[in-house]
Amino acid sequence: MILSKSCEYGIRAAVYIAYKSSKGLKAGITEISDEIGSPVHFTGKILQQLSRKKVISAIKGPNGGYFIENSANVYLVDIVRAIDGNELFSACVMGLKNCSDLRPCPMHEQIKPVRTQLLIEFSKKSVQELVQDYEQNKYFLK
Amino acid sequence: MILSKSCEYGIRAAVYIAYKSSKGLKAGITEISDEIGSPVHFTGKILQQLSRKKVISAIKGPNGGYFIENSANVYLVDIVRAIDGNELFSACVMGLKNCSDLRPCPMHEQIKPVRTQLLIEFSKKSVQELVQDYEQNKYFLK
DNA sequence: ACAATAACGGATAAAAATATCTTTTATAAT
DNA sequence: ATTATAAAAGATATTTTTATCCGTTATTGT
Repeated sequence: MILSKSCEYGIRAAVYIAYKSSKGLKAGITEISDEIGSPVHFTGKILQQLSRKKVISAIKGPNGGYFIENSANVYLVDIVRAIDGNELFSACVMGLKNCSDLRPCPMHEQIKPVRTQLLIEFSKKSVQELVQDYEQNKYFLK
Repeated sequence: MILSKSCEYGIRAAVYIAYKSSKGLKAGITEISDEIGSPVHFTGKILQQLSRKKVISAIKGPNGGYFIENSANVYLVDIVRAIDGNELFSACVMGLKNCSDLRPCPMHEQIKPVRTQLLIEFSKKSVQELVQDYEQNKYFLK
């Protein structure tokens, strides 16, 4: 798996939250985990992470819940970085300490463009785009 | 991380084993884990996996150890598949059950070429090639 | 003020990955 | 045959990831 399970949940949750936000509504944890097929409390933790990192917004209390102001400005890379960190885009594929552009491992030059491409794709895909496909029933969130 | 720690160890161990084999020698677990900087017994388990899957060969007893007959015919993808399986090259990046070419998730088309490229790179790099760079001190195995 | 709501935070648990230790099995050399 | 060697196999431990539970805090509406 390229992304952790947490990160997968995070992306799917963000899409659903943004979808609700586009309708002027907030989304609650139960509703979200229900919709994306994830464990409720675990999802809560992930949403906390995203909230702290300002990827999504949260409001407590009645009529509270999660929302995303401007999903066009939230890119998948933001979610990936918030949850899985930057290792996916940077760590040596052979796990070597000293691997770098200057002293590359034998897979370095081959993997670098792949990683770059991965970063590019996650960087240019906004949550809003995912919402649009979701609204058109092009896929389910679970 | 793209690969599991087990898989990283597996690749590095294979390189060292093939390196020794190219000198007509076998490599023991202690020597291997020493050379690649991995926990001895854990490395033993990984080598067992690789041995069962015929990626490497093992002989018990005195003068025994691990070796690789023909490292030019062992590709990194063989090691990755033996240890991490095929998920890296196939599983949906959003973790969706029904994601496929026919009913793609919104990242499917973007990630597919990346995955394919990853598969290609691991498929065309043989352990022998890694050994050659290693012999020329282009990198260390830890 | 009070009650209801919903996210937050801390504690705990289960599962998977990583790591260690011990015993068994196969092989080789004496 | 006996002993030494080295991988195989099994048992256990630790760490990380994933998952659950419960009390707290902030907010809303009455």
